[in-house]
Order: sequence, then C-alpha cells, then structure tokens
Amino acid sequence: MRLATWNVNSLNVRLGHVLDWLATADVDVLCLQELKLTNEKYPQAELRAAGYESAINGQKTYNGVAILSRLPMADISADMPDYADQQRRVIAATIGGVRIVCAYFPNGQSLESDKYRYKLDWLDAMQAYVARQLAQHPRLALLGDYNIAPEDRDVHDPAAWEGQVLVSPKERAAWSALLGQGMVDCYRLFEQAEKSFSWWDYRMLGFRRNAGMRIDHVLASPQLATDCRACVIDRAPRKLEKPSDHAPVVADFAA
DNA sequence: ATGGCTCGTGTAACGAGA
Repeated sequence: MRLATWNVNSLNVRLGHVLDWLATADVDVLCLQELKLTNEKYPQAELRAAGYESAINGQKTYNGVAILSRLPMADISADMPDYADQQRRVIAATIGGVRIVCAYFPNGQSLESDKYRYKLDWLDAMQAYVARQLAQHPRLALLGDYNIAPEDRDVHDPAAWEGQVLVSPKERAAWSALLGQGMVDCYRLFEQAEKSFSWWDYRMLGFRRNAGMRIDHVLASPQLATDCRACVIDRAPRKLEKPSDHAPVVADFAA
C-alpha cells in the first residue's frame, strides 16, 4: 500500500500537476493540504476519472484538506471532534485496514503572533486526537504538512532559523510527544541524502539553492511502521512551471 | 536591506504562507 502527502497550495492552480503526478506515482492514497477551495468547487469529476474517490474538508481561500483513494474508504471523519476550529485542517478515513489522518498543521507565523498561540493549542488537540486514534486503530498513519522541522538536519540553515517558528522548542516538543506515543517518522527509517527537504521558499531562488525545510511528514503507528518498505520525497513536481512550494512525500507499506 | 514569490480576493493592494 502506497501512501502520499502533498501540500498543493491551491488545488485550482495545481490540479494539472496532481493529475499528472497520480498518473505515474502509483499511489493508493494521496493526502492533500491547502486546497483553498470549498467542497462545492472540488474537482471531483476529474479526480474520479483518474481513478480516485475523495473525502473532502474544504474551505474558501485558506486551508482545506482531502484524502484521495483508489481503494474503498470507510468511517470518514472531518476535523478533530473535541476541538472547535474555524479552520478546515483535518480529515480522516479508514482504507485497506489503515486509519489515515490527513492534517494541515498551522504555520504559526511568528512566536509573537496570536497564530503561534493557536498553533500550540492546535498541537495539544492533535496530541489528544492521535492518542484516541491510536487506541482505536493499531494501524494508523498521520500524513500532512506539519509545519515543523523536527531536527536541525531538516533545516537548510539551522543557525539562521534557530528558535523561530517551524523549529521552536515548543513545536519540536509537540513532534517529540507524537513520537513518544509510539508514532514513527517513516522517512528516517531509511538512509537519506543530506539536506533532504520537502518545502522550498518561492523567493530567493529557494529551490535552486536547495534552501528548504523538511516539514511534510508521514508518521506511522508502531504496528504499521514495521511494514514500511520505503519513504521518499519526490522533488520532480517542484521543478515544473508554477509549482507548489511543497513536494510530495511517498511511503510504501507491505500489505 | 527583515525584502525577495505565489496564492485568493476581486479587479488594487493586501493578508497569508513558511
């Protein structure tokens, strides 16, 4: 079973890239973030023609997430039930015996911002949500744009970024707490090239200079992680005309 | 030099992203 996550930064703009990528990526499930469109405007027909059904939690202008699957989906659930959120950032479904959670973690903007406080509260809620999901689903995958670079090796210039949003101690503590629940960073199960990133700033020739961060992740529960055979970041779509600033991350599981 | 680009909105700048 092949699972992927991709922050597309507007599905309107990126639909062509998504369809082209699905045609060759051979993934069973694709989690999308930053749709920036409502459920009414979701391109259901085009994706269905490509062989994928969708579970959608859309929002106008900002946020919005979806799970695309070429296998049957069950028990679709939008948002975190015990966290009242105006922003559409979470959708979950059970596919092929795996509980899939697709999440767009808040950015936080800066440590002084109200958005940072919101991010920390949201991270607390996600912690509790994952605990409940784990209790119910031994085979759990949490895929998405975490807006957290877990370690300094996930940052192109750790000195310049030290203490800032995406790498602050409180954000990294939230990441560590997810690992503390048993969740496994699939990407680090395997040997990877140095300076492997999943996001590059549009400005300053970020991609050409490989000035990026690894902030898009696939975490798997202990039982599911034992079946993980590979995890890669596919940089190819980032090289296209008008790309998303994020690249897809793909994780391959036996059975 | 704290910007630099790309979105949506709406049809001009501006907020937001990271």
